[in-house]
Amino acid sequence: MTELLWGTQPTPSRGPKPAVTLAEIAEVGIRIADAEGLDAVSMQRIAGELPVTKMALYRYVPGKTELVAVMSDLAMGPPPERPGLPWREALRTFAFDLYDGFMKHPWLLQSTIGRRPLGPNELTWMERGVAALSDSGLTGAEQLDSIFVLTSHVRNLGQQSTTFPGRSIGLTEEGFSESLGEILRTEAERFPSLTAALQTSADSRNQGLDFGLDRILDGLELLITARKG
Amino acid sequence: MTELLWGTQPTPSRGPKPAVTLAEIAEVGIRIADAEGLDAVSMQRIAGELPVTKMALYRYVPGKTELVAVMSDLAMGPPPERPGLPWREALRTFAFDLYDGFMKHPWLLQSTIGRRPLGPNELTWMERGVAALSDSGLTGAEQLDSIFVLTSHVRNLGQQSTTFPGRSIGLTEEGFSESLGEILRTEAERFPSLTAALQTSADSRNQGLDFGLDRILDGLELLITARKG
DNA sequence: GATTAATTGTGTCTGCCGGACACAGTAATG
DNA sequence: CATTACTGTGTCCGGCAGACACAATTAATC
Repeated sequence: MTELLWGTQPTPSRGPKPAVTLAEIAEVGIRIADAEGLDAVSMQRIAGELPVTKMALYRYVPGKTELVAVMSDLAMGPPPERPGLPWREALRTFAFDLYDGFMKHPWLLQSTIGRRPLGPNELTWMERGVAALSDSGLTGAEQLDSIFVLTSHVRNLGQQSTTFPGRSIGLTEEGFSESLGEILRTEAERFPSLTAALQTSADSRNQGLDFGLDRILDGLELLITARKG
Repeated sequence: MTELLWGTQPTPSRGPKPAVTLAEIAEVGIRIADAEGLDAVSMQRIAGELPVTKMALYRYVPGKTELVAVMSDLAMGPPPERPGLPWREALRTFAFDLYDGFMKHPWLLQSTIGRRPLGPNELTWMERGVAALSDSGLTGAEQLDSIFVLTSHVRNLGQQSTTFPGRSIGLTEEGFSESLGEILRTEAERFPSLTAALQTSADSRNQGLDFGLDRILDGLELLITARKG
Protein backbone atom coordinates (compact mmCIF):
# COMPACT_ATOMS: atom_id res chain seq x y z
CA MET A 1 0.00 0.00 0.00
CA THR A 2 2.81 2.40 0.87
CA GLU A 3 4.30 1.71 -2.57
CA LEU A 4 1.01 2.66 -4.23
CA LEU A 5 0.58 5.89 -2.29
CA TRP A 6 4.17 6.99 -2.67
CA GLY A 7 4.57 5.85 -6.25
CA THR A 8 7.59 3.73 -5.48
CA GLN A 9 6.69 0.89 -7.79
CA PRO A 10 9.42 -0.64 -9.95
CA THR A 11 8.33 -0.14 -13.56
CA PRO A 12 8.42 -3.46 -15.43
CA SER A 13 10.43 -3.69 -18.62
CA ARG A 14 8.78 -6.57 -20.40
CA GLY A 15 5.17 -6.96 -21.37
CA PRO A 16 2.64 -4.79 -23.18
CA LYS A 17 2.38 -1.08 -22.48
CA PRO A 18 -0.31 -0.28 -19.92
CA ALA A 19 -3.35 1.37 -21.47
CA VAL A 20 -3.90 3.73 -18.56
CA THR A 21 -2.07 4.93 -15.46
CA LEU A 22 -2.91 4.74 -11.78
CA ALA A 23 -3.18 8.52 -11.72
CA GLU A 24 -5.72 8.49 -14.55
CA ILE A 25 -7.81 5.90 -12.77
CA ALA A 26 -7.71 7.88 -9.55
CA GLU A 27 -8.62 11.09 -11.34
CA VAL A 28 -11.70 9.52 -12.88
CA GLY A 29 -12.67 8.26 -9.45
CA ILE A 30 -12.22 11.71 -7.99
CA ARG A 31 -14.38 13.24 -10.69
CA ILE A 32 -17.18 10.80 -9.97
CA ALA A 33 -16.90 11.25 -6.21
CA ASP A 34 -16.96 15.03 -6.56
CA ALA A 35 -20.05 14.93 -8.73
CA GLU A 36 -22.11 12.15 -7.16
CA GLY A 37 -20.52 11.18 -3.88
CA LEU A 38 -18.18 8.43 -2.81
CA ASP A 39 -20.82 5.73 -3.07
CA ALA A 40 -21.22 6.39 -6.77
CA VAL A 41 -17.62 5.34 -7.31
CA SER A 42 -17.48 1.73 -8.47
CA MET A 43 -14.96 -0.21 -10.46
CA GLN A 44 -17.51 -0.64 -13.25
CA ARG A 45 -18.20 3.04 -13.33
CA ILE A 46 -14.56 4.05 -13.46
CA ALA A 47 -13.74 1.53 -16.14
CA GLY A 48 -16.69 2.80 -18.16
CA GLU A 49 -15.00 6.18 -18.47
CA LEU A 50 -11.67 4.68 -19.49
CA PRO A 51 -10.58 2.55 -22.44
CA VAL A 52 -10.36 -0.57 -20.26
CA THR A 53 -12.70 -3.04 -18.62
CA LYS A 54 -13.42 -3.32 -14.95
CA MET A 55 -11.04 -6.20 -14.33
CA ALA A 56 -8.12 -4.40 -15.94
CA LEU A 57 -8.18 -1.93 -13.06
CA TYR A 58 -7.09 -4.67 -10.72
CA ARG A 59 -3.75 -4.70 -12.56
CA TYR A 60 -3.13 -1.24 -11.13
CA VAL A 61 -4.64 -1.50 -7.71
CA PRO A 62 -5.23 -4.49 -5.43
CA GLY A 63 -8.77 -3.50 -4.47
CA LYS A 64 -11.25 -0.72 -4.15
CA THR A 65 -10.13 0.22 -0.65
CA GLU A 66 -6.63 0.95 -1.88
CA LEU A 67 -7.95 2.89 -4.84
CA VAL A 68 -9.94 5.14 -2.56
CA ALA A 69 -6.81 5.73 -0.51
CA VAL A 70 -4.91 6.79 -3.63
CA MET A 71 -7.83 8.98 -4.71
CA SER A 72 -7.88 10.61 -1.30
CA ASP A 73 -4.25 11.58 -1.16
CA LEU A 74 -4.37 12.81 -4.72
CA ALA A 75 -7.53 14.87 -4.19
CA MET A 76 -6.18 16.38 -1.02
CA GLY A 77 -3.19 17.75 -2.88
CA PRO A 78 -0.39 19.66 -1.19
CA PRO A 79 -1.28 22.57 1.12
CA PRO A 80 -0.88 26.10 -0.25
CA GLU A 81 2.38 27.80 0.64
CA ARG A 82 2.00 30.38 3.40
CA PRO A 83 5.49 31.45 4.38
CA GLY A 84 6.52 33.88 7.04
CA LEU A 85 3.46 34.02 9.25
CA PRO A 86 3.60 34.09 13.06
CA TRP A 87 2.30 30.89 14.56
CA ARG A 88 -1.21 32.05 15.31
CA GLU A 89 -1.89 33.41 11.85
CA ALA A 90 -0.15 30.40 10.35
CA LEU A 91 -2.45 28.00 12.18
CA ARG A 92 -5.48 30.08 11.34
CA THR A 93 -4.78 30.05 7.61
CA PHE A 94 -3.87 26.38 7.89
CA ALA A 95 -7.34 25.69 9.26
CA PHE A 96 -9.04 27.71 6.55
CA ASP A 97 -6.98 26.10 3.80
CA LEU A 98 -7.90 22.70 5.14
CA TYR A 99 -11.54 23.63 5.30
CA ASP A 100 -11.45 24.80 1.70
CA GLY A 101 -9.92 21.50 0.68
CA PHE A 102 -12.68 19.54 2.38
CA MET A 103 -15.32 21.70 0.78
CA LYS A 104 -13.88 20.99 -2.65
CA HIS A 105 -13.98 17.23 -2.04
CA PRO A 106 -16.48 16.55 0.73
CA TRP A 107 -16.11 12.79 0.33
CA LEU A 108 -12.61 13.13 1.80
CA LEU A 109 -14.36 13.49 5.13
CA GLN A 110 -15.65 9.95 4.67
CA SER A 111 -12.60 8.35 3.11
CA THR A 112 -9.97 9.66 5.53
CA ILE A 113 -11.49 8.24 8.69
CA GLY A 114 -9.63 5.75 10.82
CA ARG A 115 -6.05 4.72 11.26
CA ARG A 116 -4.57 4.26 7.82
CA PRO A 117 -1.35 4.56 5.83
CA LEU A 118 -0.52 8.17 5.08
CA GLY A 119 0.23 9.46 1.61
CA PRO A 120 2.71 12.15 0.65
CA ASN A 121 0.15 14.92 0.39
CA GLU A 122 -1.52 14.18 3.68
CA LEU A 123 1.86 14.05 5.33
CA THR A 124 2.78 17.39 3.79
CA TRP A 125 -0.31 18.92 5.36
CA MET A 126 0.83 17.63 8.72
CA GLU A 127 4.33 18.93 8.13
CA ARG A 128 2.97 22.36 7.29
CA GLY A 129 0.90 22.44 10.44
CA VAL A 130 3.64 21.27 12.75
CA ALA A 131 6.11 23.65 11.14
CA ALA A 132 4.00 26.57 12.34
CA LEU A 133 4.65 25.48 15.91
CA SER A 134 8.25 24.36 15.65
CA ASP A 135 9.54 27.54 17.31
CA SER A 136 6.74 27.77 19.85
CA GLY A 137 8.54 26.10 22.69
CA LEU A 138 6.05 23.26 22.77
CA THR A 139 7.30 19.71 22.90
CA GLY A 140 7.01 17.53 19.81
CA ALA A 141 4.04 15.65 21.23
CA GLU A 142 2.31 18.89 22.06
CA GLN A 143 2.87 20.23 18.57
CA LEU A 144 1.31 17.09 17.09
CA ASP A 145 -1.60 17.15 19.49
CA SER A 146 -2.22 20.82 18.71
CA ILE A 147 -2.48 20.15 14.99
CA PHE A 148 -4.75 17.28 15.80
CA VAL A 149 -7.23 19.43 17.74
CA LEU A 150 -7.23 21.98 14.99
CA THR A 151 -7.87 19.51 12.18
CA SER A 152 -10.50 17.77 14.29
CA HIS A 153 -12.45 20.95 14.51
CA VAL A 154 -12.22 21.63 10.79
CA ARG A 155 -13.08 18.05 9.90
CA ASN A 156 -16.14 17.88 12.08
CA LEU A 157 -17.40 21.20 10.94
CA GLY A 158 -17.25 19.87 7.42
CA GLN A 159 -18.79 16.55 8.38
CA GLN A 160 -21.74 18.01 10.20
CA SER A 161 -22.46 20.66 7.62
CA THR A 162 -22.47 18.32 4.65
CA THR A 163 -25.06 15.82 3.53
CA PHE A 164 -23.49 12.71 2.06
CA PRO A 165 -25.38 11.32 -0.92
CA GLY A 166 -26.47 7.74 -0.51
CA ARG A 167 -25.08 6.95 2.89
CA SER A 168 -26.85 9.28 5.25
CA ILE A 169 -30.38 10.63 5.19
CA GLY A 170 -30.49 13.66 2.96
CA LEU A 171 -31.43 16.83 4.79
CA THR A 172 -30.99 20.42 3.78
CA GLU A 173 -29.92 23.04 6.27
CA GLU A 174 -33.48 24.36 6.38
CA GLY A 175 -34.95 20.90 6.68
CA PHE A 176 -32.68 20.25 9.62
CA SER A 177 -33.59 23.42 11.46
CA GLU A 178 -37.23 22.85 10.72
CA SER A 179 -37.38 19.28 12.03
CA LEU A 180 -35.33 20.27 15.06
CA GLY A 181 -37.64 23.19 15.74
CA GLU A 182 -40.69 20.98 15.43
CA ILE A 183 -39.30 18.49 17.91
CA LEU A 184 -38.37 21.17 20.41
CA ARG A 185 -41.81 22.71 20.09
CA THR A 186 -43.48 19.49 21.22
CA GLU A 187 -40.77 18.33 23.64
CA ALA A 188 -39.54 21.64 25.03
CA GLU A 189 -39.75 20.51 28.64
CA ARG A 190 -37.35 17.62 28.01
CA PHE A 191 -34.72 19.94 26.52
CA PRO A 192 -34.93 23.23 28.37
CA SER A 193 -31.32 24.42 27.98
CA LEU A 194 -31.26 23.47 24.33
CA THR A 195 -34.51 25.27 23.66
CA ALA A 196 -33.24 28.38 25.40
CA ALA A 197 -29.94 28.30 23.56
CA LEU A 198 -31.58 27.88 20.19
CA GLN A 199 -34.00 30.70 20.82
CA THR A 200 -31.34 33.24 21.73
CA SER A 201 -29.14 31.92 18.94
CA ALA A 202 -31.75 32.46 16.19
CA ASP A 203 -29.75 31.87 13.05
CA SER A 204 -26.39 33.46 13.64
CA ARG A 205 -25.11 30.31 12.00
CA ASN A 206 -21.88 29.39 10.28
CA GLN A 207 -19.69 31.22 12.75
CA GLY A 208 -18.81 27.73 13.95
CA LEU A 209 -15.42 27.61 12.30
CA ASP A 210 -14.30 30.92 13.70
CA PHE A 211 -15.64 30.38 17.18
CA GLY A 212 -13.98 27.05 17.80
CA LEU A 213 -10.80 28.18 16.10
CA ASP A 214 -10.54 31.22 18.35
CA ARG A 215 -11.08 29.16 21.50
CA ILE A 216 -8.47 26.60 20.49
CA LEU A 217 -5.95 29.26 19.51
CA ASP A 218 -6.59 31.13 22.74
CA GLY A 219 -5.98 27.95 24.69
CA LEU A 220 -2.80 27.27 22.78
CA GLU A 221 -1.55 30.79 23.29
CA LEU A 222 -2.04 30.41 27.01
CA LEU A 223 0.14 27.33 27.02
CA ILE A 224 2.79 28.80 24.75
CA THR A 225 3.22 31.98 26.77
CA ALA A 226 3.33 29.90 29.92
CA ARG A 227 6.11 27.80 28.41
CA LYS A 228 8.09 30.81 27.32
CA GLY A 229 7.60 33.02 30.35
CA MET B 1 -38.07 9.33 9.76
CA THR B 2 -38.73 11.50 12.80
CA GLU B 3 -41.61 9.17 13.66
CA LEU B 4 -39.29 6.18 13.58
CA LEU B 5 -36.63 7.77 15.76
CA TRP B 6 -39.04 9.19 18.28
CA GLY B 7 -41.39 6.21 18.33
CA THR B 8 -44.43 8.29 17.47
CA GLN B 9 -46.02 5.73 15.18
CA PRO B 10 -49.76 5.09 15.45
CA THR B 11 -50.16 1.41 16.32
CA PRO B 12 -52.52 -0.25 13.85
CA SER B 13 -55.52 -2.09 15.20
CA ARG B 14 -56.30 -4.51 12.42
CA GLY B 15 -54.00 -7.07 10.88
CA PRO B 16 -51.82 -9.84 12.30
CA LYS B 17 -49.62 -9.25 15.32
CA PRO B 18 -46.08 -8.27 14.36
CA ALA B 19 -43.59 -11.07 14.99
CA VAL B 20 -40.82 -8.73 16.14
CA THR B 21 -40.41 -5.09 17.14
CA LEU B 22 -38.34 -2.27 15.72
CA ALA B 23 -36.29 -2.22 18.91
CA GLU B 24 -35.50 -5.92 18.59
CA ILE B 25 -34.38 -5.45 15.01
CA ALA B 26 -32.19 -2.53 15.98
CA GLU B 27 -30.68 -4.43 18.88
CA VAL B 28 -29.68 -7.30 16.64
CA GLY B 29 -28.11 -4.80 14.27
CA ILE B 30 -26.23 -3.19 17.12
CA ARG B 31 -24.92 -6.56 18.28
CA ILE B 32 -23.61 -7.34 14.80
CA ALA B 33 -22.06 -3.90 14.37
CA ASP B 34 -20.37 -4.11 17.75
CA ALA B 35 -18.90 -7.50 16.96
CA GLU B 36 -17.98 -7.21 13.29
CA GLY B 37 -18.34 -3.59 12.26
CA LEU B 38 -21.03 -1.62 10.51
CA ASP B 39 -20.37 -3.20 7.13
CA ALA B 40 -21.26 -6.61 8.48
CA VAL B 41 -24.78 -5.40 9.14
CA SER B 42 -27.07 -6.45 6.32
CA MET B 43 -30.78 -7.04 6.14
CA GLN B 44 -30.15 -10.71 5.42
CA ARG B 45 -27.89 -11.03 8.40
CA ILE B 46 -30.29 -9.35 10.81
CA ALA B 47 -33.22 -11.39 9.59
CA GLY B 48 -31.16 -14.54 10.03
CA GLU B 49 -30.99 -13.90 13.75
CA LEU B 50 -34.72 -13.24 14.06
CA PRO B 51 -37.80 -15.37 13.36
CA VAL B 52 -38.54 -13.46 10.15
CA THR B 53 -37.21 -13.22 6.61
CA LYS B 54 -35.29 -10.34 5.14
CA MET B 55 -38.25 -8.75 3.41
CA ALA B 56 -40.32 -8.70 6.56
CA LEU B 57 -37.93 -6.14 8.01
CA TYR B 58 -39.12 -3.64 5.44
CA ARG B 59 -42.49 -3.64 7.22
CA TYR B 60 -40.75 -2.01 10.17
CA VAL B 61 -38.29 0.27 8.48
CA PRO B 62 -38.31 1.91 5.04
CA GLY B 63 -34.69 1.08 4.23
CA LYS B 64 -31.32 0.25 5.61
CA THR B 65 -30.31 3.89 6.01
CA GLU B 66 -33.19 4.51 8.37
CA LEU B 67 -32.46 1.34 10.29
CA VAL B 68 -28.89 2.46 10.90
CA ALA B 69 -30.21 5.77 12.17
CA VAL B 70 -32.46 3.99 14.65
CA MET B 71 -29.60 1.70 15.68
CA SER B 72 -27.38 4.71 16.23
CA ASP B 73 -29.69 6.61 18.50
CA LEU B 74 -30.47 3.46 20.45
CA ALA B 75 -26.82 2.48 20.84
CA MET B 76 -25.84 5.94 21.93
CA GLY B 77 -28.28 5.79 24.79
CA PRO B 78 -28.85 8.68 27.18
CA PRO B 79 -25.82 10.35 28.79
CA PRO B 80 -25.00 9.45 32.40
CA GLU B 81 -26.39 11.84 35.00
CA ARG B 82 -23.72 14.16 36.40
CA PRO B 83 -25.54 16.73 38.51
CA GLY B 84 -24.11 19.63 40.39
CA LEU B 85 -20.75 20.11 38.73
CA PRO B 86 -19.27 23.52 37.90
CA TRP B 87 -19.16 24.12 34.17
CA ARG B 88 -15.55 23.11 33.58
CA GLU B 89 -15.80 19.80 35.38
CA ALA B 90 -19.20 19.23 33.82
CA LEU B 91 -17.80 19.66 30.31
CA ARG B 92 -14.81 17.53 31.13
CA THR B 93 -16.88 14.59 32.32
CA PHE B 94 -19.22 15.17 29.40
CA ALA B 95 -16.30 14.68 27.04
CA PHE B 96 -15.11 11.55 28.80
CA ASP B 97 -18.60 10.08 28.91
CA LEU B 98 -18.96 10.71 25.21
CA TYR B 99 -15.62 9.13 24.52
CA ASP B 100 -16.61 6.06 26.50
CA GLY B 101 -19.78 5.80 24.46
CA PHE B 102 -17.88 5.91 21.20
CA MET B 103 -15.44 3.30 22.42
CA LYS B 104 -18.31 0.96 23.26
CA HIS B 105 -19.78 1.34 19.76
CA PRO B 106 -17.02 2.56 17.43
CA TRP B 107 -19.28 2.28 14.38
CA LEU B 108 -21.22 5.25 15.75
CA LEU B 109 -18.33 7.34 14.50
CA GLN B 110 -19.20 6.21 10.99
CA SER B 111 -22.98 6.25 11.22
CA THR B 112 -23.41 9.67 12.83
CA ILE B 113 -21.62 11.68 10.17
CA GLY B 114 -23.39 14.36 8.22
CA ARG B 115 -26.49 16.44 8.65
CA ARG B 116 -29.25 14.11 9.70
CA PRO B 117 -32.44 13.91 11.75
CA LEU B 118 -31.66 13.77 15.48
CA GLY B 119 -33.06 11.12 17.77
CA PRO B 120 -34.10 11.54 21.39
CA ASN B 121 -30.88 10.18 22.85
CA GLU B 122 -28.59 12.25 20.69
CA LEU B 123 -30.62 15.31 21.53
CA THR B 124 -30.38 14.50 25.22
CA TRP B 125 -26.59 14.43 24.93
CA MET B 126 -26.72 17.89 23.40
CA GLU B 127 -29.06 19.09 26.11
CA ARG B 128 -26.72 17.79 28.79
CA GLY B 129 -23.79 19.56 27.24
CA VAL B 130 -25.51 22.88 26.73
CA ALA B 131 -26.97 22.72 30.22
CA ALA B 132 -23.44 22.85 31.63
CA LEU B 133 -23.02 26.27 30.05
CA SER B 134 -26.47 27.72 30.59
CA ASP B 135 -25.28 29.88 33.49
CA SER B 136 -21.96 30.79 31.92
CA GLY B 137 -23.00 34.10 30.47
CA LEU B 138 -22.35 32.89 26.95
CA THR B 139 -24.97 33.48 24.30
CA GLY B 140 -27.04 30.58 23.04
CA ALA B 141 -25.05 30.35 19.84
CA GLU B 142 -21.81 30.35 21.78
CA GLN B 143 -23.04 27.59 24.03
CA LEU B 144 -23.93 25.46 21.03
CA ASP B 145 -20.65 26.17 19.31
CA SER B 146 -18.74 25.30 22.46
CA ILE B 147 -20.37 21.89 22.72
CA PHE B 148 -19.65 21.42 19.05
CA VAL B 149 -15.91 22.00 19.45
CA LEU B 150 -15.80 19.67 22.37
CA THR B 151 -17.62 16.82 20.67
CA SER B 152 -15.55 17.36 17.53
CA HIS B 153 -12.42 16.72 19.47
CA VAL B 154 -13.79 13.59 21.09
CA ARG B 155 -15.20 12.27 17.83
CA ASN B 156 -12.01 12.73 15.89
CA LEU B 157 -9.91 11.21 18.58
CA GLY B 158 -12.11 8.16 18.35
CA GLN B 159 -12.09 8.16 14.57
CA GLN B 160 -8.35 8.39 14.21
CA SER B 161 -7.58 5.84 16.90
CA THR B 162 -9.91 3.18 15.56
CA THR B 163 -9.55 0.89 12.59
CA PHE B 164 -12.87 0.27 10.89
CA PRO B 165 -13.27 -3.31 9.65
CA GLY B 166 -13.95 -3.57 5.95
CA ARG B 167 -14.04 0.05 4.99
CA SER B 168 -10.57 1.34 5.71
CA ILE B 169 -7.21 -0.34 5.45
CA GLY B 170 -6.57 -2.26 8.63
CA LEU B 171 -3.57 -1.01 10.54
CA THR B 172 -2.61 -1.59 14.14
CA GLU B 173 -1.19 1.19 16.25
CA GLU B 174 2.28 -0.35 15.92
CA GLY B 175 1.89 -0.89 12.20
CA PHE B 176 1.00 2.74 11.83
CA SER B 177 3.98 4.02 13.78
CA GLU B 178 6.24 1.61 11.96
CA SER B 179 5.17 2.60 8.44
CA LEU B 180 5.28 6.27 9.39
CA GLY B 181 8.76 5.85 10.82
CA GLU B 182 9.93 4.05 7.72
CA ILE B 183 8.68 6.82 5.48
CA LEU B 184 10.24 9.54 7.58
CA ARG B 185 13.52 7.67 7.60
CA THR B 186 13.75 7.77 3.83
CA GLU B 187 12.08 11.15 3.31
CA ALA B 188 13.26 13.06 6.35
CA GLU B 189 14.36 16.09 4.36
CA ARG B 190 10.85 16.60 2.99
CA PHE B 191 9.31 16.61 6.46
CA PRO B 192 11.79 18.25 8.80
CA SER B 193 9.40 19.65 11.41
CA LEU B 194 7.41 16.44 11.52
CA THR B 195 10.54 14.37 11.93
CA ALA B 196 11.76 16.59 14.73
CA ALA B 197 8.40 16.56 16.48
CA LEU B 198 8.11 12.80 16.29
CA GLN B 199 11.62 12.30 17.62
CA THR B 200 11.12 14.45 20.69
CA SER B 201 7.65 12.99 21.16
CA ALA B 202 8.83 9.35 21.23
CA ASP B 203 5.67 7.54 22.27
CA SER B 204 4.06 9.67 24.91
CA ARG B 205 0.87 8.77 23.08
CA ASN B 206 -2.78 8.73 24.08
CA GLN B 207 -2.58 11.99 25.95
CA GLY B 208 -4.47 13.38 22.96
CA LEU B 209 -7.85 13.54 24.66
CA ASP B 210 -6.56 15.41 27.69
CA PHE B 211 -4.35 17.80 25.76
CA GLY B 212 -7.00 19.04 23.38
CA LEU B 213 -9.61 19.11 26.09
CA ASP B 214 -7.45 21.31 28.30
CA ARG B 215 -6.72 23.73 25.49
CA ILE B 216 -10.38 24.03 24.55
CA LEU B 217 -11.49 24.47 28.15
CA ASP B 218 -8.78 27.04 28.73
CA GLY B 219 -9.97 28.95 25.70
CA LEU B 220 -13.56 28.78 26.88
CA GLU B 221 -12.64 29.93 30.35
CA LEU B 222 -10.92 32.95 28.88
CA LEU B 223 -14.08 33.91 27.05
CA ILE B 224 -16.36 33.22 29.98
CA THR B 225 -14.37 35.31 32.45
CA ALA B 226 -14.15 38.08 29.87
CA ARG B 227 -17.94 38.01 29.57
CA LYS B 228 -18.48 38.10 33.28
CA GLY B 229 -15.83 40.57 34.29
C1' DG C 1 -71.54 -15.13 12.43
C1' DA C 2 -70.14 -13.59 7.82
C1' DT C 3 -67.83 -10.07 5.27
C1' DT C 4 -64.60 -6.58 4.55
C1' DA C 5 -60.42 -4.06 5.04
C1' DA C 6 -56.00 -3.38 6.96
C1' DT C 7 -51.84 -5.26 8.03
C1' DT C 8 -47.95 -8.77 8.27
C1' DG C 9 -44.89 -12.32 6.43
C1' DT C 10 -42.98 -14.92 2.20
C1' DG C 11 -40.87 -16.06 -2.24
C1' DT C 12 -39.26 -14.55 -6.40
C1' DC C 13 -36.91 -11.42 -9.20
C1' DT C 14 -33.82 -7.62 -10.78
C1' DG C 15 -29.75 -4.96 -10.98
C1' DC C 16 -25.66 -3.71 -8.84
C1' DC C 17 -21.41 -4.57 -6.40
C1' DG C 18 -16.35 -6.42 -5.45
C1' DG C 19 -13.50 -9.73 -6.80
C1' DA C 20 -11.40 -14.78 -8.25
C1' DC C 21 -9.66 -16.99 -12.11
C1' DA C 22 -8.42 -18.83 -16.54
C1' DC C 23 -7.05 -17.42 -20.93
C1' DA C 24 -5.39 -14.79 -24.89
C1' DG C 25 -2.59 -11.15 -26.62
C1' DT C 26 1.85 -8.29 -26.44
C1' DA C 27 6.47 -6.81 -25.85
C1' DA C 28 11.21 -7.18 -24.38
C1' DT C 29 15.08 -10.46 -23.43
C1' DG C 30 17.98 -14.35 -24.39
C1' DC D 1 12.86 -17.75 -32.67
C1' DA D 2 11.66 -19.15 -27.95
C1' DT D 3 11.01 -17.70 -23.47
C1' DT D 4 9.33 -14.88 -20.02
C1' DA D 5 6.86 -11.19 -17.92
C1' DC D 6 3.25 -8.51 -18.21
C1' DT D 7 -1.58 -6.55 -19.69
C1' DG D 8 -6.45 -6.83 -20.93
C1' DT D 9 -10.88 -9.69 -21.34
C1' DG D 10 -14.83 -12.67 -20.35
C1' DT D 11 -17.03 -15.51 -17.30
C1' DC D 12 -18.48 -16.67 -12.97
C1' DC D 13 -19.61 -16.37 -7.96
C1' DG D 14 -21.69 -14.83 -3.67
C1' DG D 15 -23.73 -11.02 -1.47
C1' DC D 16 -26.18 -6.82 -1.32
C1' DA D 17 -30.68 -3.54 -1.23
C1' DG D 18 -34.95 -3.43 -2.60
C1' DA D 19 -39.60 -3.91 -5.84
C1' DC D 20 -43.56 -6.53 -6.14
C1' DA D 21 -47.23 -9.90 -6.13
C1' DC D 22 -49.42 -13.02 -3.13
C1' DA D 23 -51.06 -15.62 0.94
C1' DA D 24 -52.18 -15.51 5.78
C1' DT D 25 -54.01 -13.18 9.83
C1' DT D 26 -56.72 -10.15 12.66
C1' DA D 27 -60.08 -6.53 13.98
C1' DA D 28 -63.90 -3.71 12.68
C1' DT D 29 -68.30 -3.65 10.41
C1' DC D 30 -72.61 -5.21 8.78
